[in-house]
Amino acid sequence: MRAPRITISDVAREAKVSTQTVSRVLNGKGEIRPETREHVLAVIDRLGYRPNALARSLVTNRTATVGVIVPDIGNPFFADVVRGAEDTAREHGFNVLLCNTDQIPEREESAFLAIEDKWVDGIILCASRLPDERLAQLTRRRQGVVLVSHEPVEGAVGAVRADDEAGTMQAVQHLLARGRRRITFLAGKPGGPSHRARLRGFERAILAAALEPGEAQVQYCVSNPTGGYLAARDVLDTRRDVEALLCFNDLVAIGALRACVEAKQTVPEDVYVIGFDDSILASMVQPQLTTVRRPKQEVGARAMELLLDYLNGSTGQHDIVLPAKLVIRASAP
Amino acid sequence: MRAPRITISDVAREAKVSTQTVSRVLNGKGEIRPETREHVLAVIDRLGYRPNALARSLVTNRTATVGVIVPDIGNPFFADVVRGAEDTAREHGFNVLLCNTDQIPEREESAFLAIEDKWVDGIILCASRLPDERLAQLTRRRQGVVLVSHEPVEGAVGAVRADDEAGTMQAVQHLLARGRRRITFLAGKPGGPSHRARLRGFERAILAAALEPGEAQVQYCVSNPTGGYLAARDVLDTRRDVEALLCFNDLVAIGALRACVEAKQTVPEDVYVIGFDDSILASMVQPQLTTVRRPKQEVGARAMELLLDYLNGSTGQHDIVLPAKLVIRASAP
DNA sequence: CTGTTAGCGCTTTCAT
DNA sequence: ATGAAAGCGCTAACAG
Repeated sequence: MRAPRITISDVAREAKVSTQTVSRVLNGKGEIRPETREHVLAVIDRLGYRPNALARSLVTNRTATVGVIVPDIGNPFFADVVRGAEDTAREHGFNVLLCNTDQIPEREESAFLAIEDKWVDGIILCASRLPDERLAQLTRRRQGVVLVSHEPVEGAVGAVRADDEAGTMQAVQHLLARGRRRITFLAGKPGGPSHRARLRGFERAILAAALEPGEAQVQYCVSNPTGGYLAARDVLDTRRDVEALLCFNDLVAIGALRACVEAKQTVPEDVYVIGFDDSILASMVQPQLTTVRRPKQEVGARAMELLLDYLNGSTGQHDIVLPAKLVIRASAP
Repeated sequence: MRAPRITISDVAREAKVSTQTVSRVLNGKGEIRPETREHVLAVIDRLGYRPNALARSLVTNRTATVGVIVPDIGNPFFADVVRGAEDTAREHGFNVLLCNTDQIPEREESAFLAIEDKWVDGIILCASRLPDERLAQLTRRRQGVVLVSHEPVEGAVGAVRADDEAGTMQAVQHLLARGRRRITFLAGKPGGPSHRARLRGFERAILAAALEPGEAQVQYCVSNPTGGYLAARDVLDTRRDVEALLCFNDLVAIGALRACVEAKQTVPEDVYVIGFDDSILASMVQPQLTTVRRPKQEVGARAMELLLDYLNGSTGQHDIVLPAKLVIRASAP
């Protein structure tokens, strides 16, 4: 069915050398007489030979492939993370095996196992919702795991994430500096590490500012436009004097924007709205979103670098926290 | 470095059977005495054995992995296509190897080769910009290639695309039905197959309507918001009576929207604006975009199905054209 | 029903 | 500097 591919023995026979010599030429290992080398190279070229990575991997135990597990590649944030990771991988001759889990724990586990079976050299696991001890079990058994948007756990090579806590604090401080004290944090769905970090940032900033009780509130919501819309509608309804909506991410913020329009609240005059991520959406909605930028591609790239360093023998755990930065636009000037 | 994994011989020894028997249990091939089967299964479970897919692939010539090559996973359209493809792959026990090419022909080729070296069972190539004859060379040599957003070429299993031509015609007809005859098509960057299809649709619809000469115009532009902005600004500047901007995709449309605001042209009163894709952005901008919806996830899913069918022995070339549909929103009611 | 033998394509010894 | 032999972990083909 498939055209039979040329093997190393075909090349060896044709070049009248042993497969060993061909292998050496291929890998640049051991001394080879230049003429032999040239000759073999010529035959390889003429036959259009390409080594079978599978066979090689079977003996070297290396596949030059990294598994990347994300909740949903359709989410622009993760798409950018994956893009950053794949770029770095490609530069180093590695490939990326991609899995979506929708943050369903069972799917995270099965993706992990499926990917492991293919003998990837490492795994980048994004925004995992697995319980910490389960995660530690996996990373202890399976070397070469890097976490993204998650705190480091025992056994992992390390973790890469944006400084969600500081980013959220910046956003709150900006609101306070503009005199907006009656703030509701539309905090997304609880449970994940980045959720915890942002909540922590919110609370710290509020505490530091010594607000009156009741001025700052937290409301959970589903982390998409509809969730943001519903939550914001509820807030606008029950808390007529709210001055700012701080949102878990840009998607939530966009829903909130819509709720404001409906409730005849002008943004930013009546209500400030702030998002999170600075996704492609943020600068495209009207009014343009003030939002906390996370260095998305860089997160992916750094995670891949961490992994490749590890594969090259570097040791020790690494916890890389990339700065998040408030980008001020029209929705909260 | 890596914990030595358990092999099939470990299981065989422990269960006091041959590796063959274990293999049969694993693959459900051949008759096995139920008790033996149970026993082997128990040992497998106790040892936590997982078969090495690499070794298996080396002999079966199958990897249960499909390569997917896209211009840029950061583009929401391709992210959705990949998501659809990966979902289908997962349902069938397949994995996805992902590559970004930025539509640079050399990168397309090297991705193709790199992926081939890993012995993927097939390749899904999206929106290729390779010349047709080069593409045909690749697909002739390499079985199991499915094209996305491209016409079928010789040697390929088939192609899956949205009906860009009909979609564009719908959009034009909608404009004409609303009495908008002075239309400029911001046609994106020429060269790709979907570009050609949309242009064809535009021309056909215009021809059928027997417009006055000069009423319909075409202007090329870079296919992103900035490109759309610049092109629209130019049009608005030089053609004050333009009644509608038909855009190559939603990104271009968003740029056009901005240009309209700047030029003090109200959308849709003064100028109608129509996008293409119905990406996540379309319903999030103000005014919400009328746009031609392409079934993104379905495109990916159908492409993967085509490939899996082929791998299961189905033959013949397939050209799947999925309907594109105008979604009417505020920017062109 | 189950075991034995061979071999997938490559690299790693160990010779020469 | 090059070759021969062995083996990575698994399954296909043939025995029994």
